[in-house]
Parts: sequence; C-alpha cells; structure tokens
Amino acid sequence: MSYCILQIALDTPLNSVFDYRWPHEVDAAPQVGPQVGQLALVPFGRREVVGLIVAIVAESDVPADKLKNAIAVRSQLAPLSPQWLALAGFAADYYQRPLGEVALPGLPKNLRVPTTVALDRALKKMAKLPPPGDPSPSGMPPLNTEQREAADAIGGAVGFTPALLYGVTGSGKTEVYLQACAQVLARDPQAQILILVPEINLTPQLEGNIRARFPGLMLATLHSSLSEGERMLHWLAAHQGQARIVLGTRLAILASLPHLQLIVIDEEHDPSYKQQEGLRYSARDLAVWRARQLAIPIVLGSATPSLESWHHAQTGRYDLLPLRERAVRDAVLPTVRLLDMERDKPKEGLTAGLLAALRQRLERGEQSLLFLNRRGYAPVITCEACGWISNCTRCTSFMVLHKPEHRLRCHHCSLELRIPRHCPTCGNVDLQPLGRGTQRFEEGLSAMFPAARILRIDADSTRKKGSAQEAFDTVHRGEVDILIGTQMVAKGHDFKKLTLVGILNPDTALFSQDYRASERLFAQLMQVAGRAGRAGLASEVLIQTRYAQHPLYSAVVRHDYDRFAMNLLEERHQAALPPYMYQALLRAEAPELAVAVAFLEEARDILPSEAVTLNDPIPMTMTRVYNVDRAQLLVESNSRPALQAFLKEWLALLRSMKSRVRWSLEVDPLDI
DNA sequence: AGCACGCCGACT
DNA sequence: GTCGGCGTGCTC
Repeated sequence: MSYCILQIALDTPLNSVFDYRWPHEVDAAPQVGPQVGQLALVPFGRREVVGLIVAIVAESDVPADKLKNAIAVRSQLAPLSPQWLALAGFAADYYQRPLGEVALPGLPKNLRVPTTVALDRALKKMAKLPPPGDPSPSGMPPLNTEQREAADAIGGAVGFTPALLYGVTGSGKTEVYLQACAQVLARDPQAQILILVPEINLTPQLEGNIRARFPGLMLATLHSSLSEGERMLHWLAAHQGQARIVLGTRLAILASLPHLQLIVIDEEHDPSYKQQEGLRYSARDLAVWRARQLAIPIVLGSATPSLESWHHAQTGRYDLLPLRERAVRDAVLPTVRLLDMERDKPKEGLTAGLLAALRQRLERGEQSLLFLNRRGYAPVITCEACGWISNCTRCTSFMVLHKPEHRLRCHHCSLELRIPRHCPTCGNVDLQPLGRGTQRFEEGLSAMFPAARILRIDADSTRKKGSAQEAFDTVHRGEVDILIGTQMVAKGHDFKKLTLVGILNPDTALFSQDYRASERLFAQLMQVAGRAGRAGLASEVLIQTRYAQHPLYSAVVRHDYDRFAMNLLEERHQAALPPYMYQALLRAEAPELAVAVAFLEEARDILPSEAVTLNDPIPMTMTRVYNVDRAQLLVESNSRPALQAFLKEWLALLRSMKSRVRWSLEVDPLDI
C-alpha cells in the first residue's frame, strides 16, 4: 500500500490548496483512482468538508505529521472538466480570491455535505429520465432582414465570435436568440446553450417561449429561488449533458456544461449581472472569457448596451448586430415628452401636463404607470421650528416616513421607530414630511382621482411571499387604472392596456457623484418607457423634470442611444474613466471612520508602483451603516495586466498586515 | 469562514 | 459556584 497526494481546494478564505493523502494499491489501474476535477470529502480542522481535487501529485511539502487522509472521493459523479476548472481558476485570479471560494459555492449544497444520499438519489432519478430528445423547433415565425442576418451571424459563427445584438424593445431580440439556438442545436446533437437573464422571475415568458419552441428538448433553469432538490437535478442535467439549454441568472455562469456551444446574455447592461457581495464577479465578463476559452460564439443583447460593450462594438472587438426595425407585431415606439417643472408647477408632485394625461387615460379606460424610485411616504420629516430632521442613529441616512405603518424606517439598517408626536429637540408638535415617496403619491392621486383604481407596487406593498405576483396579475386583468411603482415595475412585464408612463423624479441621478449614474438612468428610462405601447395603442412617456434642457433627456426623447453613448464615451475618455481605465476598489470598515481611513492610508503606501495610481482614501457616500463607518480607496491603471499584477502582490501584503479592520477588494467596481 | 480554547462578569 | 461574552489561533 502506497499513497498519492490530493491537492484540494476548500471553501475557505485561506489562500491555498490543502494536501491530503490518498492510499492506493501500487499497481492499481490509474483510471480507478481519484481524478482531477472530482469532489472529495476531507477532514478539515474539527469538521468534515467537501473540496475539489485540483491536482494529484506524488509528494507534499507539508510535514508528514500534519497530513491527513482524505475520507472519500465522489466517484459516482463525472469530474468537472479542465475547461471548467480553468474558468474557476481565472475567476479566482481575476477577482483575487482563493479558488475554493469561487469553485465550491456554485455547486449544489447537497454535493457539499458529508453524506451522498441526496446525490445518489438524484443520480438515480436522472438515469430514469428519457434521452435528451428532439431538437427540432416548432413554429418558427418569419424574421425580417435584420433579424435574419443577426440570427445567421450568431447561429453560423465558428470559433470565438462575440456579438452585440443591439435592438430597442419590440425589435425582436428574443426571436433572434431562439433561431440562432435552433441552428446550433440542429448542427451538433450534443450542443448545449447557456442563456443568462438578469432576474428569472421577471422573465417568465422567456422560459415559456423556449419550452414552446423546443418542445422535445430538456431545458434546465438555474437561479436562486430553486429548492435544493431542484437545484441538484438541474445542475446534474447540465453537468451530464442532458439539458441542452440552460436558462439562468448570473450564478449559472459557473454551471458545468461539457458541450457548451453558445452563450446568450440577455439585457447585458443590467447591473444584476454583477454580484454585489462576497465574490463580486461580473457574470457577463466571465461569460465572454468562457466563450473565448471554448472558442464559441457569445451574443450580448440590449436596447441600451453597457458602455463597455458598446465600446467593444465600436472598436470592432465585438460584431455589432443592429435591429433598427420594429419587428414585434403591433409594437409602436412611445412618444416621449418632457414636462418642465419650472414652468408647470406641480401640485401634489404632479404637473398639470401629467394630470391631464392621466385624466385622459381614465376616460379612455386605458392604464397608466407612474414610476418613482423612492418608496415610503416621504424620505424625511423635519421640524420647521428648530431644523431637526429624522436622521438614523446608526447610519448616515434619513429615517423614511412610512405613513400606513405609522413608522419611521431606515432603509439601510431597518431601524424602526414610532412617528414622534413632537420634535425630539424642541417639542414642536408640527413635524413636516419633506419630499415624496410612492405612498404619498398614492395618497395624492386617490384624493384627486377618487373613482380611479390605484395600486402601488413597491418593496413595502409586496412584502408577503407571492403578493408581488398577485399585484401584477391584478394589473394584467385590467383591474387597475393607475399603477404606481418603483424599480420593480420597470422590468419584464408587458401591460397590454398601458398607454401612459409618467416618470416622476429622475433628476437626482443627473448630478450623482457616481459617474455611472447617467448611464444607468438612461437605461432605466428606456426600460420603463418600453412598458408602454405593447399592444399597438399609441402611447406616451412623460418625464417630469427641472432640467428639461439636459442632453440626457433630449436623447431619451429622440430614442437616441447611439448619440448618447457616443457623447458619454467621449466624456469617459476625457476624464480617463472606464472603459478607458481599469479600476479596483479597496473598502474598509470599522466602528470609527479614522480607523478605516488609517488602514487605507497604510495600504496606499505599502507598495509603491509606477503602473497604477492609488488615490487617497475617502469616506463612502453613505459613510455609516448600522454603526459601522466605511471608507474606500480607488486603484486605477490604464493597463489591465499591470493592475492585475499589482493587485496580486498588494493583497498578499495587505493580508500580512494582520489588521483588525475588515476590508475587501472589488475588481471592476460598478458603484463608486 | 468555522470552530475551538481561554480567561473574566451576572445568574440559577 | 456555572453559563457565556468575544479575543486569538488554527485549519493539509
């Protein structure tokens, strides 16, 4: 009996692999032993955990008395492919995290427990499933010329071919995806396709469309609201090649797909492709890397592409596939008009122009949507006598007035208070709400349109599970005249009777510290505007603004993304910002701001570099959240490899500082 | 990150 | 006298 050494990546912040002994017969055939890419159960400290075998070697540098034996190898499961391991390895390197922290959390939880009962049960179930089936599509609608060209370009592409499918709402992007998929599936009887969407609950119709188009194929979905049992089955279906199409959210980019031939990223500009905690990866960027590595085509679709992708399309790195015609039957671009709040003074926050438009829709029995990214009744209450305002005691933010619940609520730490009867500092009983949220608009509208059926949809009104769906169903059944909502109503849903979209207070994003705010605002306005005019009825988008001359709004009015993007890219170029600059952000948090800043100052000076610029630490805009102060340090370079090389060395030094300050690094940050 | 050990305050 | 606070130290 001799042994080999398994090098195993574990889900721990420790930046290394761990060596374990694996006993084996000296002349055992090599294929019966453990293989790279398999999972293994190992003792780790006082626990038993599942890790990933990343290498098998003869000797270990670890002292023999420290080496333990691996307990078991999950040999019933085919190993993850070298390509998959390379993807995880790239993500780990690029985002500067240990391999195990990247590779393991993406696997179904039931694969990572000491027992194999769930795995064995799932494998048995999968074995009973009928074979993959017939890839032939049912009912292919005719395409217009542009759609045909785009579908053929994607479906017929050979090798790494990144393409940006640029088309407004209603230009028929989905049909292009589906017909490109049909070509790929028909060509290779094993081909698998990965389709990513921003949020799966918002695109239930896409799943339906795919199932209807490819009735004989197995489709697997991967997203966070699956049960553990479902997740295991769907993951296995992808891993074993049975699922020919995998539809998922950003986490699906790490799915094991041994025969992947095409990747589709729908709404590629959507910020939810960026993970906002833990490993802060961009599923879109990893997808492009994965496509390059596998030498397969990838299509990024959007009506308002991210500037990064647009830039690549302009410079020829991506093929630009424009859809400029309206292909969807009855789809009409809405007319966008600006309502100048300086001239048309609002009443209850609503201009005369918007009120008239609402009245008209009520008379015609059509629906209206009012969009406002601010929930609650008023963002703050104040005492006019002494100037007191409702600050949160734990955060650098205001306590938001929630009138129906009779509460002041902090949206950052969820602190709740009863509404004070009088001013806490001077005793004045006359406390005034300042500004307007969805609840206040709802109240004002009810008073002005007592006969109208008004529904508010925001995080507060849909707290109960299933209540959001119920609310949307009510709108779809036509039982709502005026819908008022946040973010939540901006995506996905097509309301057939909706002919008016009012945008209530978009101006704040125009002057944000965050240089990406205007890019996001434009995308968001175009997206909400797309909710109207889906059923051939002439429809209008009205934007209430104090800055009616602002070029962003003129671009929205003209539906002119091209020009808007061109100007924005020019600005970014002048100001040396992404996509002309590569960034990373070091964040630190501590009970005292000074401690966090001191840590960042030390970090700034620890590794002098020519190729990267380390800016001075600054407190975050929202400095304090839940009694913790946060600050950040921006690292920039015009060379991605230089930035990467610097970060690797820098992080090793930071880790060795052994500071008590909690810190984290984000590569390619979206919010600054 | 877990999960231990370890040494000082308010409870049955 | 114990339960438990979270400081710090380790994981092949």
